Amino acid sequence: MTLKELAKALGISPTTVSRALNGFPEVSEETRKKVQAAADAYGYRPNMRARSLATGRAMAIGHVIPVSSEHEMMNPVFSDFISGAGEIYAANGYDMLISIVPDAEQERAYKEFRTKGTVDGIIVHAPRAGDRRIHLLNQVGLPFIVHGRASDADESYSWVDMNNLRAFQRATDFLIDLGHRRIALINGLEDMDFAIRRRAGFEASLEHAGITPCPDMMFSREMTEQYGHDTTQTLLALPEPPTAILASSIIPGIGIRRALSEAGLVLGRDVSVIIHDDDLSYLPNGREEPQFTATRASVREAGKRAASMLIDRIESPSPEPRAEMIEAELILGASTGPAPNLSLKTSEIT
Amino acid sequence: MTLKELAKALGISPTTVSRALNGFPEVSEETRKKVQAAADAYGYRPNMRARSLATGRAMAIGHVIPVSSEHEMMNPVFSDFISGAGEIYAANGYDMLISIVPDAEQERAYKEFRTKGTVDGIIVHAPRAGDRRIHLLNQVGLPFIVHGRASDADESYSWVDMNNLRAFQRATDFLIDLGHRRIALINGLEDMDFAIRRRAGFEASLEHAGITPCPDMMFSREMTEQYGHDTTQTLLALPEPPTAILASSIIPGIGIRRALSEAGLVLGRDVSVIIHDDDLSYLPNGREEPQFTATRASVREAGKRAASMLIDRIESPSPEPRAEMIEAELILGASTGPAPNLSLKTSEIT
DNA sequence: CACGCGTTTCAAACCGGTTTGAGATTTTTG
DNA sequence: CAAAAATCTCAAACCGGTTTGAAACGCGTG
Repeated sequence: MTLKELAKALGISPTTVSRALNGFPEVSEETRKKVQAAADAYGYRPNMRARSLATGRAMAIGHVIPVSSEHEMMNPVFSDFISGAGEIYAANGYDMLISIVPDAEQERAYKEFRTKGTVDGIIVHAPRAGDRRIHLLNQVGLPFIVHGRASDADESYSWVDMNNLRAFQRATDFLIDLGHRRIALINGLEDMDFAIRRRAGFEASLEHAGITPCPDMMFSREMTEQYGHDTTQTLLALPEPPTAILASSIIPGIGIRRALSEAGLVLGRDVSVIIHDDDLSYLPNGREEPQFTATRASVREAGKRAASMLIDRIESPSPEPRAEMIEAELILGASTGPAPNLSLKTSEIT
Repeated sequence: MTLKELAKALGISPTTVSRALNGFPEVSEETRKKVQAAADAYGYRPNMRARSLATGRAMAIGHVIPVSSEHEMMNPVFSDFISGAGEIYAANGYDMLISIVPDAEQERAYKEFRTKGTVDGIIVHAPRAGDRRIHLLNQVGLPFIVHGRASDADESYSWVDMNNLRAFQRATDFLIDLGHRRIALINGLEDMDFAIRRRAGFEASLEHAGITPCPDMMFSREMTEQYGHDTTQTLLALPEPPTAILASSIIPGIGIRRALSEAGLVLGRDVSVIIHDDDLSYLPNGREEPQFTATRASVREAGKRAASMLIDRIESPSPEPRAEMIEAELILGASTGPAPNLSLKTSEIT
């Protein structure tokens, strides 16, 4: 059923049908009702291809997932982010287009997005330090929102980010307050912007407390369970092992827990652990009784915010970029406690 | 830059330009070269909206992710599946459209896909027992592939599935061969087709060995870490706790491991565990030294197969459906060993 | 009754490609 | 060398909507 057929069936012109269905004021209430009823009866749906060709709007938003040749791991955070974003898109009539683009072809991919006209805007995932994509997209002239930031990009752009620096600074402060002095950082890949900021927060807190960050206790790799496990083994073998560990995600956190229990150590007593919790739906840290003490910020919520912001920019374009910072909350779980030597003192007192 | 502008710049007709770029035989090699060079120089890309309006092909494939109101968890398997599928799409010039559709709106969503013309085919995720969607899509007449099967659908359709029954039967056989008699099953939600088949395989193996499946040792819930942990605690508190556990995914497997270590039990000695490993990129079970003994089948590979199959059906339609079964391999890890009483005997011998 | 005004409807152009059917040109053949 | 066949190119129609500019209509007013 096309619009023209519908018009013929009703005995009126396609113009009037189009206007009636799209709520234009110059059509009488009476005919609008008639047209709407007929459209419902025939189950008429406008063909999006034709409509978007005519209007110039694709009613779709693109997500570009960069995949580097060496680390072809899927970002574990991705599925929850798009589930949040997808909810907003659905509510506003947008489709979601996902492109998995090898690093080498990023440039081509973005330019094509523009000329192919398949999307009205783009969400940029996993920005790196000094990401070229932001420059590229500003040139291309397609509205976009970055999930995260690109540390040393001097151009302006819109973004939604979690306050990585602050979250890791607070977590480190908290461990220091508990008496910990030797604290290890199990971070993500440090060419990723978020990892750089997390490390900066960690170091800032240590330095503020007069502790010199020790390079032997800072790690930067793809965030797997194995990585958390093996790194913890390495740490425990040090002459002076750390009394606390800060981990960039719950996934290495699980590996840390495994290594500790293999070594016969008790999590939260012998070694304290704080993780960053993205509140992934398939790996919940626990609502009532969190397993790990954590800095928590829902990545699904970030998806929602980014999506709303992008739709906003598409529907009412404005030159000045917008930004939104999400603060993580510190959640107390069973994985932290006073530093071992202090706890000794406490037990002497009681 | 539109095709018409390009044609004008070259001084030839749009027809010829279109044919030259699309490799039609009725244009001379000489003009083709000239046109191609000019297109490259100007960076011309055909507008997909216009093209697909004219050709009737959207060059896009839709993935419908059902999200039920109660369990709004994102399927952890999803991101790896689409990463596999996305690779195939990119290689064949297709885009990937993702719709997150609440259970209640499935019907509307599929019908709209047809009339809106945004996709050429659909991949159906997470089929339930007797899923209505298959009937619906057969009616709608859009090519589709199901990832999994719908147990009691009497209609024919194309699918790609892992041999869930066989995998779980083999895993159970293996445990029985090791001397285990009391084996627990920590399964996914049993309105999902895959969980039904896994349970069937489990029960078939037990019955074949003359063991009556015990309902107290079979669980069916959303596959979280917490679920694995809590269920294991429950199992250990039984008067006769199981000596082996079969788990539907690595995620509850991690929870099982945690509960065992909390109880002071050694994985693979006191209690044996076999998981099903979807080979998720962000939760690898380990290639050289698998943590868990597992039935392994890459869900990314399933994504690739489903995508190729769908593109095939779109480009050369045929009435008879196709199907592809993926066999899981049994991987030996450190999480299994002889049943405790047997191992006692063995130690007496040595 | 002629006129002006606001309301409602419509034919035609347009979005940017593909495709048909015919015309122009070149090559082959009798 | 003329006729037939093969090769190349093009104008125009089409895909299914939206949008422009004009026409038709109803109504109150001078």
